Amino acid sequence: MEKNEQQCNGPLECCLYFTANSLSRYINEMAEEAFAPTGLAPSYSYLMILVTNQPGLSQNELSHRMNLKPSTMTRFVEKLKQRELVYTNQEGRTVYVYPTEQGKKSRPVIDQALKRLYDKYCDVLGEDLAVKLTADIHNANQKLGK
Amino acid sequence: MEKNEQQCNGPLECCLYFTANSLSRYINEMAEEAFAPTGLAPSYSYLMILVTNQPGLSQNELSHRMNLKPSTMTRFVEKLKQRELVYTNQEGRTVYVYPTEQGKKSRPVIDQALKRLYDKYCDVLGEDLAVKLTADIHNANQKLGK
DNA sequence: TTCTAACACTTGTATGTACAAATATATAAA
DNA sequence: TTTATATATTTGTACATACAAGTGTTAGAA
Repeated sequence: MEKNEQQCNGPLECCLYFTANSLSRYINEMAEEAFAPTGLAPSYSYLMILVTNQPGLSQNELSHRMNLKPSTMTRFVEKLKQRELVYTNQEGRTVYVYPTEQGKKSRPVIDQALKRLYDKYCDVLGEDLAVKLTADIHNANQKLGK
Repeated sequence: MEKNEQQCNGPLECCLYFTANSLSRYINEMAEEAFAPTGLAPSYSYLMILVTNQPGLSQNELSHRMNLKPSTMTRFVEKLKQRELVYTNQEGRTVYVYPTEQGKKSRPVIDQALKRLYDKYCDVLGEDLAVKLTADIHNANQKLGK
């Protein structure tokens, strides 16, 4: 078998693009269920985790940490402000984001949802495999983020 | 350390939902570049691969193979019909999908794009790691698809 | 000090994907 | 045969995310 040649059964299953997107769809479905009680879409919950763990990060910093584009972060913060879970403080051209009291109070519910999601996918994949897969993907992400 | 407890540095990096979505965003970015010369978004190209490899699959079957919802498949097929890359044949309630001549001719360009994408992510991740990661994710997908 | 370029963010718009409800067909039970 | 249920698809709508272009701010070069 020549080097640099793809070997695989199906034409799709051997492509990282396809498998990664498929995984993303499966896990999103699970996450939406697990996070339903929070009243927030999963991504917004993740943003709340960052904001409550470390109040005062800039939108720019937040978008880097979540690997989202700045314009997307604007929209996310907008929505969380509407729900009065965060407030912002603009200094010069930079916008800093802080949790409101209500935002801080939302953390236990979010942490519960996080745990439910974790349990759910560990149930299907097995905990060891799930933890290892997550670490492997995280490792790949770090390389992809240069 | 208690069993069933998440151990990780960041609050996000240890969650499969977050890492999988982040990977998806990185790889989508790459794929859009790689597939630009095809004039099709990457997902549509994948559908073309299925349709040309095995003409006459039903939309239902196609949506299962790609892990997409039937309504999404309707939209995909619609778009490929507009571009005259596929045609359909409805028998009873089932819609079967076939490549047009033009659709068949598009395959080489798509295959080249596939190769470009593969080379690109192997470049960043290393081929061995990339192949292994893809296989691991595929394995997880099979479990998640029950 | 003025001009220019870089930066942080916002806004309008587009796309991929999903859900819910609707339609049309097929199968099975009464 | 009539009715009920299951199946395959479509359609309207919604949402997450991105891109391109715009606005305002800072900093460095002239």
